[in-house]
Amino acid sequence: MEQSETASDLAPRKLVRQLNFAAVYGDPSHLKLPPPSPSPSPPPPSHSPLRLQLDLLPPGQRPWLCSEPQEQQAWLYSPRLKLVSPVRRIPHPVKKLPVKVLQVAKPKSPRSQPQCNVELKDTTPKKQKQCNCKNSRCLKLYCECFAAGIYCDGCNCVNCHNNVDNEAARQEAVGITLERNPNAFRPKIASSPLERRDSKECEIQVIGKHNKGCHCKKSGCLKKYCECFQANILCSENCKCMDCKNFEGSDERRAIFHKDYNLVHIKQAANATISRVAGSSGYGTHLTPKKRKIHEMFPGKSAMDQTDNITAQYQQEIDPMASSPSFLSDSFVSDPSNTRISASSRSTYRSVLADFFQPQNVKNLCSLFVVLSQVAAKTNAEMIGKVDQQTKTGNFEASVASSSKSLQETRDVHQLVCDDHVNKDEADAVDIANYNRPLSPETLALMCDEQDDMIFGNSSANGVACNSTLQNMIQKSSNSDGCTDVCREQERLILTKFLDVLRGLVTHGSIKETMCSSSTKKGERSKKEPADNANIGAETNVGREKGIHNNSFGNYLIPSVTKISQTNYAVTNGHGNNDLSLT
DNA sequence: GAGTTTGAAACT
DNA sequence: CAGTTTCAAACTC
Repeated sequence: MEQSETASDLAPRKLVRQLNFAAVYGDPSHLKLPPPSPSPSPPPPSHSPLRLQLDLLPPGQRPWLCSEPQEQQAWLYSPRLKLVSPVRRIPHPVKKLPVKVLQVAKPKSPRSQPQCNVELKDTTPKKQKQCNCKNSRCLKLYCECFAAGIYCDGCNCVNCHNNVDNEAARQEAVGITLERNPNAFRPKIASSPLERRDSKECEIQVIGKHNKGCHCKKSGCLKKYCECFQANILCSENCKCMDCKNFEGSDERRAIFHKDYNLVHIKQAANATISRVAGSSGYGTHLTPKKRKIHEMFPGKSAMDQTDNITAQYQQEIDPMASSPSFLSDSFVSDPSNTRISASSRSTYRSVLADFFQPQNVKNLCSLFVVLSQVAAKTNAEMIGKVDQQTKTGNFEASVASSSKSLQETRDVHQLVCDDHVNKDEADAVDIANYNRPLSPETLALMCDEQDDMIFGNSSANGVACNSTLQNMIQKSSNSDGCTDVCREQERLILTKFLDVLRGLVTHGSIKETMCSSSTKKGERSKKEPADNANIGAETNVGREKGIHNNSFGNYLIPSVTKISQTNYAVTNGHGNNDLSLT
């Protein structure tokens, strides 16, 4: 492609381009001269990064830097006005950008993944980035510096004309670019000063949209190839992207933002157990991992596969209920296709229980189990005490003490499980090594499977080790006669209550699934409609219909610890009511 | 650091 | 306006 269009070739168009430029940046009457300085300021270094006071600019307007080295600072450049003087645009009468002094906007950000704490209101990098143009002479929009309206400064470009020495050619290039696209130098992102921070997700999101929209095909709009993603905005109706994952409620997008937010312990602790219970509850256990689906959708795309693998991995870690193939999302719905959100445009599954299970819920559940254990221990102790009141006082106390100790250990283990920041392996190690109280073979078998699933995966060697360890524990359990009855009762209560909780989850998921399915039949949502809305709406409706006043997992399914404690209090006060049905 | 992938920009 | 080519950043190895 011919890139060497000379300035002389462009000369006849100059006037038109200048007029275009003026049209782009407004009528000169909007401009005012800077305050007169007592003496002409020396020009800035010709290749120094120029700075703009963007708060003096109306939204949606991008200044063009002065092209004359003698014009210092970031005077707005306009071919029609440059002979007058360096000019500065007056503040917009209504809106004012919240940003302060920014370096001249560059559309591309550094190679860093977006982070929770990233300052997104200003989506531009704080440090000027050097371009590496080779063929464009830095006079086309390919060049980030040129596109940003700044001189190349310290760049690695070849045959650069985006400098003072080639000002004529540069101006011509500006004119050509503007002639082609009058908005070429305007911000691509029409960002508003508003931002939304999702406290739960530590996610900051600029409320804005790409003026032209992206046209991504392979990146899922979750890589910096995508200008929307790069600007930390959601894709909008302006976009013509394919397989977009950069929409509100996207699990993949959330995963990217939360890859450091490690909930893997919570997920893994509940994952194997609940999936097992689900499998025994009559629901199908056919699992269609999302990862596999993505692979099927992108055969032979190694880069995409890797990205999707990472994404799925992150998703599993942060959103167990929504993404875990062995968790509720697929196990609890009879037809996973019903959970497909806007199938034509978003080929991602979203669990009907997504965002339903929160860390606090797990903590509440753990607390509940601990209290139940205490209830069982005390109840059993009372029974023992009545039988052997006169002859086994010492043993009774020892038994209670032993139960208390084991309960405390249980509590510790559960706290480890519930702690978002604790190392999972440590928790599991504690779980095995310090679980001194005897366990029933059923529980141990359950744990063993959990260990297989959660820790060792499919490793046969490790699985053998696991089995060996747990067999020893089983042996220990069968040989132990210290607090067998107490432990059995603890297990019975905990598992019974856990089953109730899971049944509640199943019911909730089924209801939401039904609602989602019906809403899907009514009409497929538009591409950019947030996926969560339907679920939330369905959930709300369900809540009304079912008399559920709160869709919070903790309030809905898990009775409060206080309530359990009250029951516990009743038991310990001799009411003898061991019925802990709290539904 | 080289090679590949990607999508906007430029061109036809 | 659609299809193709060019380009440089983003990404992978």
